[in-house]
Amino acid sequence: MTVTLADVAQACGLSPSTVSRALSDPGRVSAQTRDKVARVAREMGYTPNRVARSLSMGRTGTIGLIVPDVANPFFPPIIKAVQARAARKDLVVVLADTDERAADELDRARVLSKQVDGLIMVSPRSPEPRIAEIGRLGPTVFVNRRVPEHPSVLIDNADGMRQAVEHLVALGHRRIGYLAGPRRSWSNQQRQAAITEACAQLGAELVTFGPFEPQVQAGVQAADLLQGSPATAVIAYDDLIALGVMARMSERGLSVGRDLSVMGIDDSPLSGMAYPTLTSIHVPGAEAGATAVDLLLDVLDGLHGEPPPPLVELETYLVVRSSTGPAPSR
Amino acid sequence: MTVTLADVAQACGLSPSTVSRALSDPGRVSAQTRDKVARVAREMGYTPNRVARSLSMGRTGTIGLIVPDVANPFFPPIIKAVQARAARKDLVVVLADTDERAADELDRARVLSKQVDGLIMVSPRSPEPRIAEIGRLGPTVFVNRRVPEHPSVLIDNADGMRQAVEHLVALGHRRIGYLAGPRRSWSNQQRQAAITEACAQLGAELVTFGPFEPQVQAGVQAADLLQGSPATAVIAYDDLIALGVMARMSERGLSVGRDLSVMGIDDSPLSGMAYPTLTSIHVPGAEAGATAVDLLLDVLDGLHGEPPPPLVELETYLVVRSSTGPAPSR
DNA sequence: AAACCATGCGCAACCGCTTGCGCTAGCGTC
DNA sequence: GACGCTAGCGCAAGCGGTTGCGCATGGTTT
Repeated sequence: MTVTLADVAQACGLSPSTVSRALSDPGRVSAQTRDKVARVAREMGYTPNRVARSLSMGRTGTIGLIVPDVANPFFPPIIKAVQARAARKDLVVVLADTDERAADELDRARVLSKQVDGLIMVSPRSPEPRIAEIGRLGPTVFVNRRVPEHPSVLIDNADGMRQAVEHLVALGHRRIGYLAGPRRSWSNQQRQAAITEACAQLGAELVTFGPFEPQVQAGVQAADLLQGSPATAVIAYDDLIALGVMARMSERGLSVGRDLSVMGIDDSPLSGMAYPTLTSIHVPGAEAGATAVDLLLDVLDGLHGEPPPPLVELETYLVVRSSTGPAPSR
Repeated sequence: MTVTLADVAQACGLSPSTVSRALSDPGRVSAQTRDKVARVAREMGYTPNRVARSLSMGRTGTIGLIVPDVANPFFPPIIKAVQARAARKDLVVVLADTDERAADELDRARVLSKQVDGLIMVSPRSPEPRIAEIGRLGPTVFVNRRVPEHPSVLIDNADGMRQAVEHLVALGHRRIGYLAGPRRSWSNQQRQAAITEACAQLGAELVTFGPFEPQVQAGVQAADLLQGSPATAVIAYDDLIALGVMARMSERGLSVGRDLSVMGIDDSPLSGMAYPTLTSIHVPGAEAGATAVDLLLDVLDGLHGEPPPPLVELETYLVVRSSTGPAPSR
């Protein structure tokens, strides 16, 4: 049915080994042989069996990608980027979604690790020890989480956060709310810390709420919590929560951008679609994804000289839209 | 380094074949043997090498999933569902994103087909002949496209469309606009046809615009086209376009739901997040994904009796929110 | 007690490709 | 003309499982 290397070899009157070399390592055979093999292979419609190749080479040409929630708009750009970058390097990517269940991360990683060359863990929620265990499963790069001894691509939230607070303070806001994300989330910790520091430096008072799940519904809930608060502006852990807040405010007849300034984080495609458009802190998800692939490949290729695990930090910056405005003069 | 079947066998004083059977086909060995093997395997931390198994069994335990654009909110739910369903069946899924480039579909399918047991093609944009070729690559189920001789899960747009038009007509709209999607899109053709028929039956006049790419930006553009039109309500090919229209209208100071009624299709999570919330036609993406996996598995398991290729149609229905309202009395 | 059968396991081939090593033929060198 | 080297191939051993078939063993039949 399917034509194998041996078939081609026989048709050429050569040994399988020679055909194999002719196809993969052309330098090692004569020009004639190479051409002949190439021609015959094409004519016969030969396509190498990747599985067999994997078995004998110990490389699958596959990388695993594990994300918490494909439906969260922050991740698709990352997934897309990883996929695109991988495709160009002739790799395919197998995807797993943990549905935000930290407990599933290790399981999925275990399963995948046996059929991939390396793993990319995006925004993992697992506690430290579990993360370490995942790291031991095989070459792994972490995105959005700092893991000692492992290459990771991180988001430098500090800059964006500072810009955000500066922006709000400039608009006259003095009491700022932060709608925290999941407690286990590394980036939530980073963001909260950065924002706390920025507020302190810039003389704004910070009130935090939460934690909230990164979902619109949580934002709706948050909006109501905000009721009694003196905060005139809020920064949400992510765009989804921010959108929920906005939706709820509008529903209650309040004007976002006037009565309350709302800011998201991620600058997901949603930001521009909302009304009012959402001021947000841009997080370079796509770059992060592409970078992760590059790092992983570095590790895979240079399994030799173990350079110190690279750590790439990507910058964030503020994108001002219309959900933030001057503080209401009380 | 890594413990193999042979290692376990040796440790047990058994042959690899027996160990293999003990692990996979417990009925064929004695109870003691089975237990002993299980114990030793666990102690030694044995994990079967999926690649090796694939080679000898001819099954990879992997399915391929090809979508046009991960970043389009219509697809993530499908991806998620496929992934989840597959995971439960002990399958992993490899994902490819064609970036809406029809030409890439065949290429990606070719690559994937060699390392998966079957393929799921979601909303493929390729022309007929290419589609057929993809189908020949191996077991394939199509989602959102009818392909003769192949199992497919389709969206029955007619129902939802009719409900949509009924809704608008009931609100007093008599001139309805349709913002068409990509010409190559099978679902666009279906939708346009269904809506045309519904309008004819219900006595509304239909004006179509487009085609538009399924992106917010296209909706913005569409909104401007709508300017001179007599349409008092529009149905967009998908939520993204609808959102673009809404955003642009708001920007121009018009009130969506009063000055113009806007309706999307897909009922993506976005619909509820927008302001005003978007009336949309619910398309069961998640079910479609799960169903696709089931169909694929049917095909894979029962490669024997070739039953007629199953074709399942999923229903759509209207979800009324606040972007549609009474026709303005001119 | 002989013929018989089920049960439990091992042998060895095989899945399709890669690769270390050895062999041969043809060339240049002294 | 003998010797050594290199380029070009083939042999065969894996990679780590699965599986058809045959071989004992012990227990049932008659």
